Order: sequence, then structure tokens, then C-alpha cells
Amino acid sequence: MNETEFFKALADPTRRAVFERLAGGEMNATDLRQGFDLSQPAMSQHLAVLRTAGLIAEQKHGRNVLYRINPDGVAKIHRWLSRYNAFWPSRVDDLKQLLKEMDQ
Amino acid sequence: MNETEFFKALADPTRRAVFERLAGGEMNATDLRQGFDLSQPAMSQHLAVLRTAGLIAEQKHGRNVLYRINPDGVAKIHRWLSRYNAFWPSRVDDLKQLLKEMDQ
DNA sequence: AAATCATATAAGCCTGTGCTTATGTATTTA
DNA sequence: TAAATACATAAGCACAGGCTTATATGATTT
Repeated sequence: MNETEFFKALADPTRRAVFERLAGGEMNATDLRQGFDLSQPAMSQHLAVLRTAGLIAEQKHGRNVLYRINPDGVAKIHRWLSRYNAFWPSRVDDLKQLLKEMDQ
Repeated sequence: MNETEFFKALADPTRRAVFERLAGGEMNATDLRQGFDLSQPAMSQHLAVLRTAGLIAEQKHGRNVLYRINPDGVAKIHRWLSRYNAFWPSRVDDLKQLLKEMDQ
């Protein structure tokens, strides 16, 4: 799970859409294809890229495979981004507000 | 400046290295090449990709061009990432600490 | 004005990526 | 046990991406 792999994984619009859908809850590959004009192997390949990048995790359930977001992947992007904290000062107030809301 | 462009821009190790170097301070293309085994056009092309993605900004100074990080680009990644706040709860405490430090 | 310097652009090459169809492999159902 | 289901893997194709060399452009120096 290196940085190049996860940025490459997120550089594809279809994969970002899959990732966003998984943020709403775990799902198997067949259900994920709903709304995408994409063959079954294409989806399978996208999921493999996201999994290799450490962005999603999988769990076998009989002949189905449930996919879900891997929090470690998200944390890793955040850690990378935090090196550049100094460059988004205008966002700090928004973030303070967000944390305040999360406390309630 | 769309999401695909900036994730693609950061998906290349050389471009991430350039971006990180610029985080230390603005610099022109010739100075940026120091330490990279890269032709002048290759660096120029990388800078164009970063600029198109909105990650860096340029400013002409005579026959030199100074490059620097564009805070809007960093803010944009942060905004994208903030959709997945729910997935890095362990980071929230670190962030609170950071904001506390910034207030001092 | 001519030479030099900093950078950009053009064209071509090779590799990587995303797609497809075809096929393989478990697992479940009839 | 045979058929169907859910998914992965393989092979091949078309296009995108990163590199190179060659050349253009504009600013500076001599």
C-alpha cells in the first residue's frame, strides 16, 4: 500500500465513484455494478486495484464477496495531506466547526 | 481543476517529489531539477501537469518562472477527503490537538 | 546585434492502463 | 449431480502517459 498506488487508484473516475458508493455501506460486486455501464470483469479489476491500494477490504460470504471501505487507507491519505496543513489555513475555521459538530 | 486531474497529477512519484519540494518554498524550474535525473522538458511537462491540476501556481520573473504551491489545490483535496471523515475517527484527536496548537 | 540562458512546445517512442470477450473456479440451487 | 450464480483471471486491443531529442520563444548579457 504505497502512495503511488492509492493516488493512481483514485485517479480513475469510475473507481472514485465505487469508493464513494462503498462509503455509504458495504456491498458486493454485482450490486456495485448497478448504474455503471461496465462489464463484470471491468468491475472486478477496478475492485482489485482499490483493494491492492489498501482503500477497500473484502470479506467472502459464500459465493458473494462483500466490499467495504478500509479506514486505514483513508487515514493514510489524511496523513499524507497533513504534511501540507500550512497551505490550507482558510479551511481551519471550517474544520473547527466540523469538530465542534462532531462533539455534539 | 477537476478531481481526476489532481489525483492523476499526484499519482506520479516525480510530481509528488516536486510538489513536496515546493512545499519548502518557491523555486524555479532549473533549481527544481537539482537531484532529479530528468531532462529539462520532462520537468517542464511535469510542472504543466501540476499547474493544470491547480496544485501549483507560477509567476514570471524575467526569464525565470517561480513555482509555488497553490493553497486552493491543497484545500480541494482536503475538501474531498472530508467526505470520508467518518472513516478516520482515530485521527480526530490528532487534529484537535493541531488546531489547539495553531491557536497559541 | 549576437550569443546565452530559462523555459515551453512538438513529435515520436515505449510502456501502462482500462476495456472487451472468453474462460476458470468456487459455491449454491434444482 | 447438473445447472446456475458470483466472482476472478487471461489475452488482446486501443489509447493515455512519461520519456527523449529537436526546436521555438522570450529575456538577458556581452
